[in-house]
Amino acid sequence: MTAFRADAVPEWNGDTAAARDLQLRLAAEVVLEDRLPSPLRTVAGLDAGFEDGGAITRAAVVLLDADTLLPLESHIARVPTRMPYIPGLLSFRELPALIEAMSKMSRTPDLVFLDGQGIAHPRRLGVAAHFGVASGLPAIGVAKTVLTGEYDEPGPQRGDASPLRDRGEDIGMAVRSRPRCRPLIVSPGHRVSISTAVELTLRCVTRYRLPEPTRLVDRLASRRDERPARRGR
DNA sequence: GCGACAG
DNA sequence: ATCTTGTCGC
Repeated sequence: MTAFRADAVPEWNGDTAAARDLQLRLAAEVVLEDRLPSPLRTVAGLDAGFEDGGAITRAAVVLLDADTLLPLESHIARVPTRMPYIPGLLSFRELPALIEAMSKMSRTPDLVFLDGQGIAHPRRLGVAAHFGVASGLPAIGVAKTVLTGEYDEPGPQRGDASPLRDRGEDIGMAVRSRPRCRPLIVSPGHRVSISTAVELTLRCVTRYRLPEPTRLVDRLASRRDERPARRGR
């Protein structure tokens, strides 16, 4: 199975200053050049949701055929939630569960899509970049809203995009995946360039705003199906 | 000090 | 993210 760098995913001890410091060091290891398998054979979607009022983090992973976009296998992992949501430190909260879900895979994906930012982050280490450096796998962050940076409204056509800039740097792109839909915020996680991240994301979009990998995995991680049935009042 | 703030 | 029904609009 995929091996993860233990030093990149520390136990949460409440030290936010130390967490931010680690982000700065890991961000320096992010590779923004295209270093991914070609041709791409499989892509995965990885995401986390919560149960029991947030006490349990439920992570899910879905592996899809890169050409047909049909799911090949999927897994779910449940782990006790160890830390609260703190803007900018999302990855420290979700990575333990995400790694647990990844450990159940029968094979390693060529590329992983995550729900959230890649380098489009205050310290350039959103959850997709953190996951990428911790796993060594190519990764892309696809977020539904911005965390950091500004962009001009992209054109109305599918594929129209405009750069996301922050402090004079290009950190991602606002991409129109579907007409009349709010743009997706796409940024490199690891081993992929900004342009390729956009290209691959669009390649995975079918008839919905979200690309298939994150759309499918979101249903497994957050949808209310196989969750403890509620009592009717 | 004030406002912003992925999921 | 999650709590939650229906409703308006393409």
